[in-house]
Amino acid sequence: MPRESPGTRFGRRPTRAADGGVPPIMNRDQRTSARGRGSVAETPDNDWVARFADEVIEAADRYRPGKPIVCASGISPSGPVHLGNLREVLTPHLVADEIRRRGVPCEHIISWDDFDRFRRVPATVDSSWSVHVGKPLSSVPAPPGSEHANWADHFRAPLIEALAELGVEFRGISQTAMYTSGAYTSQVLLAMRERQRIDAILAEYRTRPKQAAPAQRLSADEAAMSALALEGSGAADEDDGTGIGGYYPYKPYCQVCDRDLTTITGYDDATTALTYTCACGHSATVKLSEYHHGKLVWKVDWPMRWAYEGVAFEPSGVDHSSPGSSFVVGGRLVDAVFGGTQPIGPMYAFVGLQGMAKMSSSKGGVPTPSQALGIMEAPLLRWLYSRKKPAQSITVSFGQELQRMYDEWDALTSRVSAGAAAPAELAAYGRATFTVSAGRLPETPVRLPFGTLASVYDVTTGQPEQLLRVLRDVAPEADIPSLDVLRPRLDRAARWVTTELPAESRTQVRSVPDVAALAGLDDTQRAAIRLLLDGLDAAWSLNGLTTLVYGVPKKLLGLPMDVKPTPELRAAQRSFFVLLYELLVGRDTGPRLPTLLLAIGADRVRELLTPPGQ
RNA sequence: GGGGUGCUAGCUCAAUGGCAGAGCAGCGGACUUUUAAUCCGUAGGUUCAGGGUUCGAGCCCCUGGCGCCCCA
Repeated sequence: MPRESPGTRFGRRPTRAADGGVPPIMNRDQRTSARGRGSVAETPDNDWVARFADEVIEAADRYRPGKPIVCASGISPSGPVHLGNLREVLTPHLVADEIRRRGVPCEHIISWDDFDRFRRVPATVDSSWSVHVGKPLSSVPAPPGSEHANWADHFRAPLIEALAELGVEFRGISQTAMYTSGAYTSQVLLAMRERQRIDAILAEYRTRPKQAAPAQRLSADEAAMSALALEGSGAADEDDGTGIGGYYPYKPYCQVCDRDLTTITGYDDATTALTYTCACGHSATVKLSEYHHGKLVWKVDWPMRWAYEGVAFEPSGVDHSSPGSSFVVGGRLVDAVFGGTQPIGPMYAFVGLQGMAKMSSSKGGVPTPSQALGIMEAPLLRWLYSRKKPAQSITVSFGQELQRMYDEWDALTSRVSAGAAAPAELAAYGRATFTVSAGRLPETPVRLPFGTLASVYDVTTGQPEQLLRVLRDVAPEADIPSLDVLRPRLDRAARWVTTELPAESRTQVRSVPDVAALAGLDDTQRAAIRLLLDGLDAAWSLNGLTTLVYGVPKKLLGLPMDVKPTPELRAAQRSFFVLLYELLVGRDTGPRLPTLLLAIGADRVRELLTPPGQ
């Protein structure tokens, strides 16, 4: 690692990514021996992830000794899986990774809730899709234009891709596959047999009469907000099985219309004969032991799966923190009905975007992990999640703050390399850059500051030869044989500039000279520009141009080139710069002039700065 | 109405009951340089309020205030 190389003219000195090796998180022995004098400073792995791993290992040891530990996520692919949902995946991922890091077998499963009902048609999709409301998500056609087989696939596929890039190892479990294959049949029958006990437990948390419409008194907006919030965390809305003909924790999809607008009118425990009627008019009696086209209601489904998979750790959104939530009720049911144990399940706070309080898939353009990875390197995105305890909210910025995020990240990397990082930082960094199963995540070999890349990309309008030339000039001590060593960060910066940076923040080099302004220049200004243009070729380097642009006003004032700046000189320099910015980019400020000039190119600079008739 | 969660420097946030800390912004300085670069230095605090437990409380308990979230 280069240590104290001199700073560059433009941008901080580039850093090379650390090469492979042991992740910078101490093992448990080191940690234990490092305690002393109550010092927090020497317990690097005692971050929130490690603490959960401690708890989970201990609990799993008690309840399922000898079996691999299971950490779980549940994702409902009912719409874009956004950065809030990503927490549902990354939280167990980080804990599972820590457990593996300690050599304890551990599996991270993601339950794809693709057998859930299709609730509503988003505004972005043709309203004709409303005929599918009530069907399993895996039976609904994908939105128009999609290459995917069905609705669930369409939203699941990009997430799977993003998770691969993020180094998240998991086993996906399609609930459609599980239910329709009959894998849960004995659990379904058990729940039906125990329906009265289940109903009684649910009733403890029901404060309203059974038939009360939950959203009755809310305004339309409130009702919509509430429904969307629930959907966002894959949560617990859904009716809990309460019906007119008695309580059943199971809901069949109709054989004819494929929707769940069904009502169970009779069930016989001995024969498992189940009779239902559907809103479509169909009515049938099926043998539940052989009928695999239906599912347990959510509040029963979830604890069933805890028991089935032996889940030891599964977080959930804060919407589960209330008394009657499915997490709380599930904890009762898993024990009372399914003979399992409730996993350790921290509530995680919402992920916010800039001013937005929280994300929901409702509003169009809620960023997904794929979109975030378009502008953030994978370790950086992981870091945003690893450095915050689940209860702390996360704010992801797609705006100017992103540059700062990158700068912080680079500064952290330098501190880690120098051995100067604080313990919590070190842990968050290690978890962001390395996983047991994926190893060290790919990093950009030569890291130039994100802001530098963005700004150079902006002024060169992304032309590869120009980019390479300018970036070499800008960071002469960095070895840049080709643009490839600057990737993937360069591509992230490019995408950020083109998709996120508002037009008024971009630098737009004038396409034609500002003739009127050029004609109106006074003699001093003309002389200054003359001096600049005359010296241009000889000074064509970052250093040379720097001396030149600062030197022109000195010359005009009759000062020697090595003069210490006086207030008068500074004012002259400043107004000279403003003049150049106006003529080159039509604003009074911009990227540092030497960089800007290099980016524009000498010929074009002459064209833009030469008064008419000269 | 019930529950959850948060309130710490101007801002964003750290701190496992043990000397309240970073980053950014600010201020001062350096680099032939007042830009959207970098480096060094520096200041900045009644930890929302009040009470309690403790040798010791930002942290634990109680009461209250304000914000956000969820449930009803």
